[in-house]
Amino acid sequence: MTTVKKHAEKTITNPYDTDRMNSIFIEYLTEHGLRKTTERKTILECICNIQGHFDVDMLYEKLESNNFHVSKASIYNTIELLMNACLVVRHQFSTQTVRYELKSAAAGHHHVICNCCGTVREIRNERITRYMRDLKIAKFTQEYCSMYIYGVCSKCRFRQIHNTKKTTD
Amino acid sequence: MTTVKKHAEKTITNPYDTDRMNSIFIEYLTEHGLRKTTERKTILECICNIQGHFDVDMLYEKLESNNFHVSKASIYNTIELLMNACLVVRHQFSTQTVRYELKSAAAGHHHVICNCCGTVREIRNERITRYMRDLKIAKFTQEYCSMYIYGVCSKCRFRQIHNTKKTTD
DNA sequence: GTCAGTGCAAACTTTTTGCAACTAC
DNA sequence: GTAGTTGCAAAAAGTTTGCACTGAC
Repeated sequence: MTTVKKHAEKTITNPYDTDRMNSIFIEYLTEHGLRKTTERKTILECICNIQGHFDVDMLYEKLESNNFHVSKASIYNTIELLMNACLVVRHQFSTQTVRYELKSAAAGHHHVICNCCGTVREIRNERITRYMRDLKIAKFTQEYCSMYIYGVCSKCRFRQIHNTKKTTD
Repeated sequence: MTTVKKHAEKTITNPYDTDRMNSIFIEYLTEHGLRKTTERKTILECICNIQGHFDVDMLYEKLESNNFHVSKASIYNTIELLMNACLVVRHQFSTQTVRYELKSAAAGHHHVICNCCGTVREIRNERITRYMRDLKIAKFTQEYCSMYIYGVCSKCRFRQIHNTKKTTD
């Protein structure tokens, strides 16, 4: 583990650690007098297994394919709770796609989005992650911070140059 | 002008400079063989006058109140063009509202969003702005970069402490 | 005069809401 | 047993699409 930083307090070795996520969620539910239903537990487990970005539909399909039926309404409800519990964060990369991610997984990277083809890439930059995390903002308690870099990927750029004019999509 | 940085190439003194925006847009339209319609010109002018975030509905209302009728479809179409022309950027602070902003206005600040009340505040941080702008990303041409800091504002925090439990909204 | 662009309404997608049935406590 | 949750379907909200008409070139 040569990459582990000394000052990285709260270091979570595996960002998709289901047990750890579960216990945080259970704690949150207990604290707020909410019920620990099978649906809630199963949805969180499913999220941990996806290991990456997900949307409501993807989650619904995955759960169906695991023979666990749950309504979309419950998925929305559970994600809302998970966001309140600071376990999940929301991303919106383009108009019609809201995607979510485990906060512990999102904390280490930033997003590079191509305006042409919409591809989302993740980049790591320790310096900026640390700087942003330690940023003090007046009258505000930071919980999570997210950076999006928009531009044109090399593939689209190549296409642009060879068409001499920019492709609209 | 003591704050003007030497290496700030392309410094735009007034981010809402209608004439400048207009000429960039005209240039973009000409370059791409698109028509310079009254609607397009008026929508951009309206955006420059709003001076801050706006959404499609807000733009529609503002134009109506100026006795200029334009359909929502045309507003969407024009915003799309303005984004392609790198004049406007898109933000999504919460689920249901996509908001836009003039790129020149957005370039200088970042967004602080309260997860409780949804309030969006702007902060300036020269260091991070410059660092991000100069960041080199492999196989990618950066056009714009945007940072969102999520957390709890002091008002909501106060409320939380005095209710002992977190309010869901 | 031609065809890109607009207005309007319908279609589509995503998210929210209301209510009866269910189940964690 | 009670009240918080869920499922289902309908509603709402935001965005896109299709087509006839208009106006920029």
